[in-house]
Amino acid sequence: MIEELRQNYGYLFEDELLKEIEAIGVIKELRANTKLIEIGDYIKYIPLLINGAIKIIREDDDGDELVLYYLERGDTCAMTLACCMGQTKSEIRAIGETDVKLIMIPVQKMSEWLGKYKSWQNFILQSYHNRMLEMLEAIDTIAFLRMDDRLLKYLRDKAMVTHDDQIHATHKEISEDLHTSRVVISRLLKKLENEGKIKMNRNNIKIIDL
Amino acid sequence: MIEELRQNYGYLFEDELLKEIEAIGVIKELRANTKLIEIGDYIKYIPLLINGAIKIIREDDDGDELVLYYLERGDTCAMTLACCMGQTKSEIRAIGETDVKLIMIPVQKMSEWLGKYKSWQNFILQSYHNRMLEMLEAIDTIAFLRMDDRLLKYLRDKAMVTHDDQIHATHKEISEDLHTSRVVISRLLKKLENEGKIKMNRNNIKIIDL
DNA sequence: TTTCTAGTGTAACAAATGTTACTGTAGAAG
DNA sequence: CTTCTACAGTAACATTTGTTACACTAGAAA
Repeated sequence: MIEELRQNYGYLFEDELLKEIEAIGVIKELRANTKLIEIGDYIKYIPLLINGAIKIIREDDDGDELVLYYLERGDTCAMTLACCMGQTKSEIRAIGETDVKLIMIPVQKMSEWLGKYKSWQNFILQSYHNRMLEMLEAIDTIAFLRMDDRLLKYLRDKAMVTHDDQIHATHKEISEDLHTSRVVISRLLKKLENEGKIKMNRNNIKIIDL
Repeated sequence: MIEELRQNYGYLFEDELLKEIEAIGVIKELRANTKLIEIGDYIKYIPLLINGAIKIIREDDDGDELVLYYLERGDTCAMTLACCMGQTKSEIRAIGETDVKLIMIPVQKMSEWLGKYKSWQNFILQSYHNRMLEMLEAIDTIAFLRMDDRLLKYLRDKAMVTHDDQIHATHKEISEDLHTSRVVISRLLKKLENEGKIKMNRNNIKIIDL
């Protein structure tokens, strides 16, 4: 795992810390659309992303969902950090958007390293900061944008993290991620197609205007 | 300032840290409805709340606003932490909801103390965690609730942080905090009054059903 | 091939929210 | 006192979003 680790985190962490991670961390592979964390889970490992993208989802009491943001390589999950800090349950669901490769670090190491490695401390604080900004962006999106713009942003974000301008998803799936109904998505997608911003096929949407 | 400091943070911080705070921190008083932080500000001080409540507001490019959450005594502003970490500008506006008393800590101390005091480290991480949860709650509110429930929640939250079941605000002000129009708020308030949940007078709303 | 199912298109309608316009009124200012 | 202004009430209408119902189609399954 040493090359992958150094490739993604080498510029962040000092040598000693990299060695510790290498010694203690466990590589985990996650297939696209499989669950990494469920709401209510207790967290035992902190994930460091090496490859792929993870979708972070919030759910309300009625089971209605909403995608908050994506994690990519070099990211970790601030929610997870928060949870293992406070010994609380996960407030979010994490699902592989693509196939994902990650290094799992046992939570005890988290606070141990905080005192021991300045670079780890910076990384953790920076992660919180980044996640905070993503949450703000999520709030901006749902508070200030209408559904057509939210949809377009969703498609672009998805294209970004999958490195593919073809979106492979049904209207139903999209509607669940955006917390609206299938009919609304079909309607707005058709509108976007008429505006020349996308091109549709069954189970496939191509973004023209990336 | 020593009593106020110990009263609010004594159980959190070790003695040495308390003494440092006392030596370095500056007491600041802020009148209700005055600005502490503006969007785009560079942050030089970290605020520790002693008394009162601060309203945290997000704004989009068109100047449309949205209240995210309130800070109360014992809280600090995680956005501020984030900003001084990354030397970036403030993403939010902070306004006194009530008269506020706070201790201002120069940002250099922030990272110095992180290495020096375990209790400070915990406090900072815990603050991030708490703010993260408040952001999640904000997202739940705007994503999953309709305006009437959002309004009721807004009134209750406001009553909570001001310790007053009488809300002194115009419909216009409320509509700006919730990012909607005055007419909508008037309409929904009237509905809430008819349902017996509030009692209205000019510039004054009394919550019956707290 | 035929049958079945998931995915999509679309109309018609309902509900929630936003907008405009106009009214009346309390309280400040003169 | 009268005048002015900010605040609130409400109607009428527009827009956005949500819901129900049904038709059509591609591709899998039999």
